[in-house]
Parts: sequence; C-alpha cells; structure tokens
Amino acid sequence: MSGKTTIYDIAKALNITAATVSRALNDNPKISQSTRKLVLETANKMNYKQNKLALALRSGKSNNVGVIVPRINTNFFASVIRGIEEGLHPEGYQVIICQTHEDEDREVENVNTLLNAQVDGIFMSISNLPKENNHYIERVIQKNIPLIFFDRKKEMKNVSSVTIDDYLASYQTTQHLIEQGCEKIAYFSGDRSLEIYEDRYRGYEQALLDNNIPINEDYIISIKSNVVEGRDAVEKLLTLENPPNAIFSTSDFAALGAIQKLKERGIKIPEDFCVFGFGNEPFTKFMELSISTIDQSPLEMGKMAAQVFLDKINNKKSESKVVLLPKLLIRQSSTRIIT
Amino acid sequence: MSGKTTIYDIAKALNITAATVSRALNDNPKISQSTRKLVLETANKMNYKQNKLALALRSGKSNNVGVIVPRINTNFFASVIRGIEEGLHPEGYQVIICQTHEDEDREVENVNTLLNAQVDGIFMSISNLPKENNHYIERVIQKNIPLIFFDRKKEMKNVSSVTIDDYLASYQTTQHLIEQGCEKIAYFSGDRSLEIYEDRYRGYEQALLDNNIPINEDYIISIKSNVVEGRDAVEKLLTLENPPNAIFSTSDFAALGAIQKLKERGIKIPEDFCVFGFGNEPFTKFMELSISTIDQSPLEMGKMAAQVFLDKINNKKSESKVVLLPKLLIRQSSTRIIT
DNA sequence: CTGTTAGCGCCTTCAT
DNA sequence: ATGAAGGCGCTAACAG
Repeated sequence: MSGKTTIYDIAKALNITAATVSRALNDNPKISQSTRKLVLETANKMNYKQNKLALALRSGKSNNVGVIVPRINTNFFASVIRGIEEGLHPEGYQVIICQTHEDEDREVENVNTLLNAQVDGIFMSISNLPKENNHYIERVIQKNIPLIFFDRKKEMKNVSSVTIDDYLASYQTTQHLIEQGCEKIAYFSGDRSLEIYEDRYRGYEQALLDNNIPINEDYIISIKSNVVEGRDAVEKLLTLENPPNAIFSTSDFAALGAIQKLKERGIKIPEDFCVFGFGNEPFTKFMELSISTIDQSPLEMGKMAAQVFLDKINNKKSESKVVLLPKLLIRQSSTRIIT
Repeated sequence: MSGKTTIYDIAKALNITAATVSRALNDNPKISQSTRKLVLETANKMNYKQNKLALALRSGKSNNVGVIVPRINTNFFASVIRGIEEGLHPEGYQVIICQTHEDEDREVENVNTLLNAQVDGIFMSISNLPKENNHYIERVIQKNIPLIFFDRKKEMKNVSSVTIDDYLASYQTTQHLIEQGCEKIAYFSGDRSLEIYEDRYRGYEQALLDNNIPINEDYIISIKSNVVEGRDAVEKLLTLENPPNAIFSTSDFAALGAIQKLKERGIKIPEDFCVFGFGNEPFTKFMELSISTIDQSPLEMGKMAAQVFLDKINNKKSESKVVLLPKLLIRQSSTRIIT
C-alpha cells in the first residue's frame, strides 16, 4: 500500500484493462455507469493518484509555468507571483520560481531550465538589457511557448506583456509636485536601458516641458534601489548652488534614504521639500511621515498576467499588451497644499 | 528546427542508436571518445535539450520540490522560499510554490497536488491545527518523501524541521523588558494551538516567573497579525485599572498598531512604555521610532531547510530538527536604559 | 462499451 | 563499444 498505485493495479484488481480504467477516471462518455462506479470506488480504495509526470510526458503539457524574477523576497515580485499563482491555480497550473539575481547569464540559464522542464508558459521580469542577445528568448517563441513579460519588459513581437503606464505615472507625479509648488524637482532614475525606467524618465521630462520648466541635468541622478543611495544622492544635491526643493525617486527605498538625510539636515518635509517614491512598499504607509508613492498593483498585475497566459493557451488572443493604470498615493511627504 | 530534438533524431543523423546517444550524453564510461565527441557536437548543432519530464518519469525523480506556505507575499515567507531556492538551485532542483491562505482544506489539496506532481520533497509551514487530521501528512511519510517543516511545525516522527528557538526568543525578550524597568508587560499572542505560539507564550511566562512577577491574565491578548488588532488591543489595555507599561507583541504589525495608538494617547515611547515586536519586518527598522523586534533569519532558515533536505536525500541524516538562534534586535522602542 | 496496440523521451539491463 | 528491447504511467487511436 505504500508504493504507488497505477491504473494497471486497478485494472488487475477488477479484471479489466488499463484503458478502461483510464476512461472511467477521465469521464469518458463511452463507458458503462457500472464499471465507472466500480473503477472510481476501487481507485479510491487503493488510494490511486494520477501521475502527472506520465500525463505530462504523454500530452506534452506539464501544467507547470515558470516565473523568472530578479529575486523573490521583495514585496513587488512576491505579490506579482502571488497574483500569478492565484490566477492559475484554479486552472490546475503550478508555478515554478526562478531567481536571476539580476544576472544575465542566470536568466538565460533559467529560461533553459524551464524549457527543459517543459513548462507551458513563462512569466518574466527581465534582468538583462534590451540590447543584449535575445537568442534565448527567441527559442521560447519558436517553441511556441507563451511568454509574458511583466513590469520590466522588452518590446518584442509575439510576446505579451503586462505593465503599468510608467510614463503616465511619472508624468502625473511630476505634475503633482509642480502643483504643490515645487519647481525644482530632482529625479532619481533607475537604469534607463530598461524600458520602464526610460518611460518614467520621459514622463518626468515631458511634465517639466509642459510646465515650461527647464531640465536641470544636475537634478538627475542615477541610483540603485536602496536606502544608502538615496542618502548619498541627497548629499550631492545639497551641495549644488541651486539645490532642488523636491525629489521624485523611482525607488521607495531611495526615497526613504532621501527623507532620512533631509531630516538630518533639518529640512522640513513637506513644508520645505517634497518627496515622492515609487512602488508602494509597505513601509511607505507606516512611517510617521507617510511617503507619497505610486502603487503598481502587483497582485492585479500577476492575475492579469495569468489571464493573458490563459487567453493565449485557449487561443482567444495570440498576444496581449496590457497596460494597467498606476495609482498615485499622495501622502504626507508631498502634501503641502490641501485641496 | 522548431520542434524538439530527441536522442532519436541525433541517433538517426549519426546512424547509431539512441542508447549510444544517451550514453554519450551521460558520460557513460563505456563509449569511445570519438563517438562521444560526435554525439556532443551534433546534439549541440541540433540544439538538443534533455526532456526532464521523460527523465523524471523513468527515474522516478522529478527534481522538483514543493513549498507550501500560507502566502508568499510577506517578507518572512518570501525570504524563506528564497533561501530554499538558493540552497537547492545548485543541485538542480526547482521550487514549486503553493499557497494555503491559512485554509486547511487548501493545505491538504496542495500536498496532494505536489504528490501527484511527484516532487522529491516538500517544505511546509503549516496552516492547520496540530490536533487535526494528519492523514495527508502520513501519506507523504509513507511514500518516503522528505518532509521538512519550517517555522510553523508539527512535532512528528520522521519529519524534519527548521525553526528558531521561539521559547528562548520570548524568554530573552521578556527578560530584556524587565531589565528596562518594565514589570507590567502585556503579551500579544498568536494562536497557541500552533507550536510556535505556545512556545513563545511559555517563554514569556517563564521569564516572568523567574523574576517573581505574577502573570496577569488581563495582559494577555490574542491577536491576529495586523495593525488594526494591535490598535484595538491597546485600546483594551488602557481601560484596565492597572494598565501595563510594556507590550511584547508576537507580531510586528500588531506592535506597530500598538505604537500608533499609544502615541495618539500621548504616551511616550520608550520613556513611559516599551514595545517589542517579532519577525523583523522591514518597516520596523525604518520607522522614526525604530521598533525592537526578533529576527528569525528567514533566508538562513530556508537555506538550512534546503540542506536538511539534501542530507536526507543523500542518506546522511534521516531526520533533523534544526533550531536556529533568534536574534534580538533591540531598538528604540524598548531602549530606556543605555548600557 | 471494452480490449489491443502504440508511443510520449529517456535510460538501462542484456546481449553481441 | 554498441545494438536491441523493455518499461516508467498514461491516454488515444483503432478494433471489435
């Protein structure tokens, strides 16, 4: 009883053939009610469980999908994965996770691994640069395996994507800061060779232009998403002859670092200085001085990505480019004027 | 070229048999260097990739492990999963994630799904109550599939576990609060039918006893892990004739809620009141008033769990009960006396 | 309605 | 050193 029961065991016990057992188990119409009942009962009695591996090999469908992210333990990625899992679980899919640690080689390796594992689809937030070798991605497309980018996407044919409107988010945020009376808005940028960061930058730029505010290159600082870089960036900004009076940081962590440093320098937020983050990390809400930020709806993004996958699988849509609306969460760190 | 290349394709191209190809690919000693080289080259040329599914079916090893958690998008669970993934990736294992949403039926379902998927091991932080039906867990053990509990474990034979010493964490924390001059320590408890919460409670209790402080039942409040429950609990405590002057919350979120409410009531922390959390959620460090808490080393916990699994697979140890040391992070919310 | 046959892709005896 | 054959567990033709 400890070993695994197969349909052959059931067949033997019932003096019928495995095919019949299989049919009974799969609700095949051409089978008598009596044998079906019998099979179901014995299967249950013998504690039979279908071997998905055998099914997968036979059908060519593993019922697994892969998710490739830089790392799993950040609120954003964990939430997207949660969304994907919740969207796919009802359909019988399991989620396999892979981390790249922002390493391009690792990303290629992960794609290969997932391909070898015969996953039915791949969800990915890319780590490598858009200009780099795309060969490993082409292979996914050639094999006709649905590929869905989320957040950090590459613009490619035959590839779906789910993102927020980063340009809009950035534009609206910049506009908001201007409306708060800040015209000297510094900008903390991520790596602009990634589309999302390029889009965000363009939103910032355009909003300034539309308000006849000249771009000040000194205000634009490239940072990594962590507290220390935010602190350092402020340090730099405050040495300028004409320092800014607001920061739009494309990272909540850097925004936090900025706020810490500004406070240490005795600068009052939001009275003297506004700060806006990006990503709606949980801590932004909990601070005594709550941090304004942009919510990317990661849970919905994941669910939407799952839906896009299902639509493709079911031949409803061959390719979708879904753009979700960003949600500006205007909190204390950027609220000077109460409207 | 788009379809999948199999060893048969390679065999055909080389006028040899699939068995030989298989041997060449698997570095089987009894094969000539020349054919091996030839096979490897053609395999590469034809872009051959081993079908793990077929291998899994044949070998009975899927090279997948399953992880079952209440939810993935919390820092703790996401970090443990990350640790597991990192520990197992070098060994060629993939991680499949399942969420229970704290639902017992879902947990049973997840175990069954993973079993059907022929995973080589299961990592689990349980959602159901220890006294409940364990039948689904017994099946895992019977099938001789390594089962590793982490954090929320059940004490069972043949099952490994990786936890922190919750009793010690709790004892030390209580002791610390007493040393800060707080003798009226309220305690926010999780569901004590889970071992970790029972252990934590005992640590609290014992520390009080050892310091000759009587247990005050009014100070012991059962909460769920969120901000609102922390606020409500404080509300209750403050109506007591003899309110406490410290809170030890087994949830960081509840600790945060408590702090919010205490501040609203004009109570000064830590001067008039100390608060200690549990879990080292990222926000605890970032608050203007940083929150003292206990770090559970989730990343190491995951890596250790991975190691325990590997030890079992490799017949080094049949069963391990690993207990990690908790790390008290004494921060502002509980620091009255600077030593 | 049920049995027979075959094959998904791989590896591993057993021969040769 | 290589070939032939069988089987992991399942289902989908094809018969009857």
